[in-house]
Amino acid sequence: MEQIARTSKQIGAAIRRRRRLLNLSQGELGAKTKLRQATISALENGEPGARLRTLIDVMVALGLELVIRERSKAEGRIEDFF
Amino acid sequence: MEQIARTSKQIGAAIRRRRRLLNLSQGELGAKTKLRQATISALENGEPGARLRTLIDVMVALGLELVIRERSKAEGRIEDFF
DNA sequence: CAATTTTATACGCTACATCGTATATTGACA
DNA sequence: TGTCAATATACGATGTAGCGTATAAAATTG
Repeated sequence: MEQIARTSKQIGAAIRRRRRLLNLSQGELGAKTKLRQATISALENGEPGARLRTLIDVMVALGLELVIRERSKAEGRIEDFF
Repeated sequence: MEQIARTSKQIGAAIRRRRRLLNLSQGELGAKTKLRQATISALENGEPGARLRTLIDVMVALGLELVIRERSKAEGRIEDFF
């Protein structure tokens, strides 16, 4: 599944979804990444001050990757078609 | 163009490529985002400690978006086919 | 090559993520 | 509803991003 994430909240939501899909608790993910459970919690809740390193470490542990592309027009915004 | 970015260096490189495509200097991009030219420089050079907020602000200013997806197998790694 | 623009780096400062540890709150389920 | 697991939050400590400002180094262009 491909998640567009334009805000830190959307990034956090995508990570949480993936973690749950893998049946991991925040604590278990924290163990894999050497991050605290509290740090995982903050990231999933969309703290915009989180560090890139944190995001990347978590994504690696979850088998995720980032794609950077030109902002798509009208993605999920039906009004833009009119 | 779609850039896979698994490291902060790759993220930085994608941003730099896009900025140059738009014919912006780091200073001009900094003005748009209210970030210092030095901060843009650090981000483009792949500082892993950069904040999510910084990345997102820059991506918005450049008309970019993130996609989060399952790590693709064998992307650029021919050995994985054997 | 010289002049100019662009990018990288430095210093002291403030803000805040992350740490370890601990607890409070919430959620799931018998 | 009560118990246990999971998540959110708290505290003081430490590390470091980003700030303003300035300059050094590199790249561009005439």
